[in-house]
Amino acid sequence: MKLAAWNVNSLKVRLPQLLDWLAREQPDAICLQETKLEDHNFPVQDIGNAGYRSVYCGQKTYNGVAILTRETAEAVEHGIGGFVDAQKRVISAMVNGVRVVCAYVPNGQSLDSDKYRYKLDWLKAFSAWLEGESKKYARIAVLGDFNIAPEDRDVYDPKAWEGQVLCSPAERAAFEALIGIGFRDSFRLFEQPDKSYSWWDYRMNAFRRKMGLRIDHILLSGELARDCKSSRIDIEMRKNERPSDHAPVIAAF
DNA sequence: ATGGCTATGTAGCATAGA
Repeated sequence: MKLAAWNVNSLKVRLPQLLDWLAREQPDAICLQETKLEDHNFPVQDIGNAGYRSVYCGQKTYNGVAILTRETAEAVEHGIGGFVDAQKRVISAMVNGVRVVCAYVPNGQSLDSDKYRYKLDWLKAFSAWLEGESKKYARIAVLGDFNIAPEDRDVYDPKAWEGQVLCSPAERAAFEALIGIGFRDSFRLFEQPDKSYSWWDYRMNAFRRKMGLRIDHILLSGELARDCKSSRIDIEMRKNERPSDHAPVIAAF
């Protein structure tokens, strides 16, 4: 089974690139973040013509998540159980016997922002909920934009980013709490190239200069991690015309 | 260099991303 996640930063703009990518990579499922579409505008038809079904949960302008699958997605749930959130950031479904959780973790903006507090509260609720989900489903994967660079090697300039949003100790502790539940960071199950990142700022030629962060992740339950055969980041997508600032991440098991 | 791009909503800029 091949799973992927991609923060598209507007599905409307990125749809042609997504359809090309699906034809080329043919994942069993892809989790999308930042679709920025209300549900009545979701391109079900175009994605259907490409051989994929869609489940989605969006809003105007911001956020928005979706799971595209070759087979039918079942038992679809929106949001984090027991956590009231006006922002559309989580959608989950059963896909080929695997519980797939698609997540768009809040950015946090900066440590002194209300949004940072919201991010930490959100992660606490997410973690508590996932602990329960992982007891219900031995085969569970959590994919998406975590907005956390877990370690210094996931940051192009750890000194400059030390303590900053995406790298702060509290955020890294929240990521470690997910690992503590029993999830594995699929990317680190394998030898990887140095300077492997999944996001690069649009400004300052950051991509060309390899100034990136690895903030998009695929977490696998112990059972799925044992069977995991590969995990990678498709940085080629960042070279496209009008690219998303994020590259797709992929895991196969 | 606290900006630099990009996308959205909306009609000249404001907000947000990370």
